[in-house]
Amino acid sequence: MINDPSFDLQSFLPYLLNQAAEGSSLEFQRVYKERYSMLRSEWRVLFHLGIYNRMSAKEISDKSKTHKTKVSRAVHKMQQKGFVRRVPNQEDRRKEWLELTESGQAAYEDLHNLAQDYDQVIQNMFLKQDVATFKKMLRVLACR
Amino acid sequence: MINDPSFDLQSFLPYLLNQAAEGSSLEFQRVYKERYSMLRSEWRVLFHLGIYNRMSAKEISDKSKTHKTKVSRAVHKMQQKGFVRRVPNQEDRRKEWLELTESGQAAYEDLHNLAQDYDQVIQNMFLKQDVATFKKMLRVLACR
DNA sequence: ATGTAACAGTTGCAAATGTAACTAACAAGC
DNA sequence: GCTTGTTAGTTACATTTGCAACTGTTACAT
Repeated sequence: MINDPSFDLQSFLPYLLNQAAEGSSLEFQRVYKERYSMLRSEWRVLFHLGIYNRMSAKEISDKSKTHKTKVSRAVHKMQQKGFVRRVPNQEDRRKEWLELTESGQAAYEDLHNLAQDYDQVIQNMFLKQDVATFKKMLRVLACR
Repeated sequence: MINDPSFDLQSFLPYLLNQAAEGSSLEFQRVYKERYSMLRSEWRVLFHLGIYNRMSAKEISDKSKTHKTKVSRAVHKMQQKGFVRRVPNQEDRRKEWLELTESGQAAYEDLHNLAQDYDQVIQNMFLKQDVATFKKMLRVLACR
């Protein structure tokens, strides 16, 4: 098994996927880190609330497959920074509604535009039909 | 921008890639964690040494795009566990050669087989030609 | 040869994370 | 009513990480 050429680490999908995920998010990560000093988990909260517009922590946790403690801490930080506001839920007082504040909305819109541009840059590196297949496969792997 | 349907988080490639990477490595991660109590960084060291068969920490760090401190600590742990051995490098005493011990080889071969099987399971979920394109695209993205 | 810069690798410390235990609110059975 | 179980969310603690500063070694210009 010396200098085994039959198994290339670069062909092992979980590894390759991780490398690609790291590579592709590096640039965008730098933006939200330097511009708003957000972590990845905080960025996720921002985008979920920006898109879906009022969620409980549990809903964000489920949708993003992030552990609830990670979401809890991210929400707390985002609240401190003035990006997120908590709204009591009358129907079930365990569930707390989360919303973006105005500056949260502003940050979301800013990063949202950047994300779209960035996504376009990535997609333009490939053929349109390949991108479609690519995304389909990623979605299958994501729900596993 | 209320309830914005024009931008789906599930279509944003860096996010989608991360979800897919998490999803696809979860199962395999559980194996090396439970069977050898290795972290991801330790697993990477094991596989690099298993495949390339004598590397310096710097080489592992470059090839896997992992920060040198992460590699350093992973190597230290693997040495403690008896999987990795350090060999002095006479030509340049800054660079230390790293090798797998016998039990390191055994662990590598075990996990190597599992990885191949696991990879096959994933690939069988898709068409052969799609997998080829998929990997090609991932490699492009992995190198930013 | 000597000073300076570059490099490989480690360590200290602060921040981030995972796990489990916890609080508080609901829900169902009796 | 009460008891038991479940759920949403937080907190405490140990582990892991990222960053910067550090040691020791080589390279290279003068």
